[in-house]
Parts: sequence; C-alpha cells; structure tokens
Amino acid sequence: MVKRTSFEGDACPIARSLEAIGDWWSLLIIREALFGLRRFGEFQNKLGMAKNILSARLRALVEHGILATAPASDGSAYQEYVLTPKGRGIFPILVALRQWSEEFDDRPEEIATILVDREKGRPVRKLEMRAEDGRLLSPADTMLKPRPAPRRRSTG
Amino acid sequence: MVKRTSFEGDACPIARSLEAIGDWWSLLIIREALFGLRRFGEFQNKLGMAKNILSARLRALVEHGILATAPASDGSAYQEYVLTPKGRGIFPILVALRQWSEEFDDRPEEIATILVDREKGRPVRKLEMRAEDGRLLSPADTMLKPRPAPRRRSTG
DNA sequence: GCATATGGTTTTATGATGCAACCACACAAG
DNA sequence: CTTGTGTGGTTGCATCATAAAACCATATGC
Repeated sequence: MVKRTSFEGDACPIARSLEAIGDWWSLLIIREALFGLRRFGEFQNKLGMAKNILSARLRALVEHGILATAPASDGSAYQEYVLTPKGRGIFPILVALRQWSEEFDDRPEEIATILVDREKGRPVRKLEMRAEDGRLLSPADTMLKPRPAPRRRSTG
Repeated sequence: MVKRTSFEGDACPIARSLEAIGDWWSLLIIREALFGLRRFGEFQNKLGMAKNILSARLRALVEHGILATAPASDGSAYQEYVLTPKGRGIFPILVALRQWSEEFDDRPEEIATILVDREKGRPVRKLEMRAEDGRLLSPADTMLKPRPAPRRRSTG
C-alpha cells in the first residue's frame, strides 16, 4: 500500500482497476454500499474500521468517481455516500471474488452466505464468459489483442 | 496492506478472497502467471517490482495454494512457480476487473489491449450472471441467503 | 447553556513497502 | 579447483501508509 508504484498510467486495465479499488477496504465499502449503506457511521459500524481510514477511502472512492456525495436524504445536514453507475459496475467483480472463495476456499464451511437468484432462491451460476456470438469461452479460448488505434487521424 | 486487520476468519467470502489476493501485486503476478510466466526473474523483469516484495508475494501465494513450486523444467536446478487449479480459478476475477476498466475508465484510450475470443478475434461479452435455470440476472435479481447448515448432525 | 450523537480530523506508533546492497548456488571457462 | 557470471533470492534501512485512539466540529435534544 505504499503507493510508490502507481499504476495510474499503466496500459493494463487490471492494473488500472487495482489503482482504484485494489486495497482491502475499498471493495468491502463498495460491498456494503451495494447493500444500501450510505452513511459514514453505517460503514464504520458495519466494517469496524478506523474512522480516519474510512474517511480517506471514502474520499478516494469519490475522487475515482465510484461514490458520490449526496447532500442529505433524511433531513439531517450530513452527507451520504452513494454509488455512481461506475460504482455499481463493480458488482461483477465482487461476484467473481465471492465465487472464487466459494469454489476454492480451504474452509468453505466458514462462509456464512450464498448468493442466490431472488426469484427461486437457488444459487446463481458461475459467471460465464461468452463470445460475441454466444459461444461459452474458457480462458484458453481467449487471447489479448492490441487495442485498435483510437479513431482519430490527427495522431500519426 | 498493513494486515493489522486480518480477514482470515471473516465469514464474508469477499473478505476471504481479499485476504489471499487483495494486495496490489498478487493479482498482477497471477495475471502474468496466466500468461505463462513461471520464473522468479521473469516476474521480476516484467513487473519491475522489488525482488524482496516479489519473493514475499510468491511465498504467500504458494502458502495460499494459488501457486505451487515446481522443482525444475528446463534442466536448471532452480524453481518455478506454476498456477494451481485454485490459481487458474482467478481468471474470471481478472476478466471482471478488466471489463470494469474497459467500461468505466476515465481514459479508456490508454488501455493497450482488449480481450478477444481467440477464434473470431472479437471482444468477449461482458461477464454474465445467470440463474440455475439460465435466466440472465441483474444485481437486483439476486440476494444473499444464510448458508444452509453444514450437513453434520453432531454439531448441535 | 449542557449533554449526547454524528461525522469527521489530528496525533502517534507500527509495520509493510521499495530500493539497494549483499549472499548463495549453479554452471561455464580456464 | 579457482575464477567469473547469471539466477534466485535475503538482509538492512529509510519512508510512507495504516490503524488506533484521542480530539474536534456541528447538529439535535433537554
């Protein structure tokens, strides 16, 4: 976490996302936010983390456009932290992390909750990766390609 | 990263996975490993990280069962670090991170690569979450349920 | 005005990080 | 068998983020 090495300018999208949410608390804050938590105290209470760290994380998440501060909601003059669309877009990452734990954790019996389809109450499937035409893809069916040049002629 | 707060015993699977791969370098190491890197020097070279940190991360990943040390491969008496099935299971997490960057990054033009279907060379679809019966699920279509008690009678 | 709850910031100790230097071993040459 | 080089690390040490607790500010109730 010494942030000496910033991945801000890195060309790898994974590094770039880690730059924003690659620390321990951020994802947990987002998890709680997805569950509806909004207030500083709610986060602090639920996560049991130091308030200064929470404060710093919230600020960073706001700077990264993952959370936004809303002026109020219940009348009190305090702030609220609500997820932006970018923040809600983190949901699949959390699902992937969850499923990885569920599948590979050494003590799966300690995991308290399962993610289920609300309608049927049955566990959701593993995340699936599909091609444009719908074929199911395994990691080996994929590869990385250089990104096509951004469509502006003035560059070269 | 100060690991004061360990999530080792936490009941949340997200926290549990962060415990194993929730630091900056681990996921990047795994990314490279998925690309075929195996040797200490290869990782060090590619990622440009301090060797002691790399050493510590590799050791931690081995302890977590994500990497395994293989005695040799090209004849030299040195070690190699290869992904276990648990390690390869991290692929969807990386894909989720990548897609999040691709969709929401403020400067997407800086992202150098895209993940494509090897057969057609076309970008893969966004990861999909589906119910057991195949229905496509949005976050709102899901919920958390307490895990059913582990099937052993002797407990209570 | 005084107490209390909420929402933070400041202070301070700790310890992980990152860099560089050092060490150990393998392998090759002389 | 000694020297040299490359690989694969470990060992200091300075620095900076973290975490815990104390402190501060504003709002609300009495």
